[in-house]
Amino acid sequence: MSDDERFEQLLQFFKVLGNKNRLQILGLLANQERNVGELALMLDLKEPTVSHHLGLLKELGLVDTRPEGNLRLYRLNQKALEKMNKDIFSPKQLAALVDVRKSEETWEEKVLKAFVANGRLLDIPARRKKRLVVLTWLVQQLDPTQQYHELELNEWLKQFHEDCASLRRYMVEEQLLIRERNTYWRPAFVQTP
Amino acid sequence: MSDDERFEQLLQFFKVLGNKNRLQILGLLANQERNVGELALMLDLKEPTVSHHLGLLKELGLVDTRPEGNLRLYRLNQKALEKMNKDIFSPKQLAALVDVRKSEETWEEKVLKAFVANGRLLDIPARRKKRLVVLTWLVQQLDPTQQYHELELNEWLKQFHEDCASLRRYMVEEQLLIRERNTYWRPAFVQTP
DNA sequence: AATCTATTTAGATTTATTTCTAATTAGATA
DNA sequence: TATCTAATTAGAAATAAATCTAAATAGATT
Repeated sequence: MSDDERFEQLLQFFKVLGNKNRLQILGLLANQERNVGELALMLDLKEPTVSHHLGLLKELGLVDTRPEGNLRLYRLNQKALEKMNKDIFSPKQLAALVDVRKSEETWEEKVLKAFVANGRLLDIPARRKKRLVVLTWLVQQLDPTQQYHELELNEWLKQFHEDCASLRRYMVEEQLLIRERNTYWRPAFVQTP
Repeated sequence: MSDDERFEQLLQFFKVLGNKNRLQILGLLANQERNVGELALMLDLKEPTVSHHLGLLKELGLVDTRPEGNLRLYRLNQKALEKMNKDIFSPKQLAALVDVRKSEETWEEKVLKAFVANGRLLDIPARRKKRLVVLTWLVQQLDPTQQYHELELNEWLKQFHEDCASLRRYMVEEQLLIRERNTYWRPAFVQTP
């Protein structure tokens, strides 16, 4: 079973049990088997509503049903409940539910998406961590073999944002760009933050 | 802690975890602590939404928060999670969550409520079990020391339902009423079903 | 076969939850 | 102190879930 499927299953489990009437149904069935009409009376609900709840519980395998005469008796599947309790829901399991690397990768993409539109910067991020993402994205579009005069660099930066001076200053500050007098260039190895 | 409180707590726990984004937050925090803005970017939600989710998780004690600079870092409270897992959610615990006797008592009341309005029967229940509840309720309104002639009994029953003949027949069938020739009376001890 | 009963399905309505925007607060920084 | 940032709160809008009525189904019983 993939992490994705496991996650969905766990989520569905909590969703199904996260309802007052369904939790009560489980409680009632833990004591003795019941038919739909009885449960409806006990919970003060109409039969179709109870039927709907039982359907969800049944999908998860938490209840079984057997026919008796004209009735359908529902009962708790204790085995399934114990299995659920055992299988899922340890901290390790929970941690495994999120593919962290994937999330880390897409985080930067989301920062970019949030601050870049049509190839231009909407804003210079105030938070350093986000700003670094944007600056890195910018600097990687410069030719690493070339040197740039300040005026030349400013023009190029204005493509992205009016405030080219801030951009330039930040880049130097973060050592994404090396400066000597009025000339700028990319360092040999850019460390991605 | 009362059963009622325990039930509510369990329900709330499932409710809170029964949401995709909250479950993902738990997963993310299981790996490392995060601030609200980061989580918002990762989950593609606005800060207030994440803040709301974190609030629910915090109420349950599943996450803690600590300030760092301008940020508030949230982290998973693994202890709390393990405790939850251990405490709640065994079949026995679940069974204890419903006060069965209370439910049994009110079941009859609910049957009556469903079939009686303004002291009259809306219908004679088709299901024997429900019918017994109604018949018992009726017969207990007869004077146990008196004998009734058939015509007299019919008149009395018509207060409750047009079809007095069926009512009378059912009562005799269930031995809630003794018949001899044209005379009826209540047995010495009425066994409640 | 025809009827009756309990249950389920379909679809509409009501209710609860999630999510957002706008405004506020609390804390850090200039 | 004034300003900035991140977070939270309030309240509205959007979305999801629960519940109901009416109709259909499947199984017993006559």
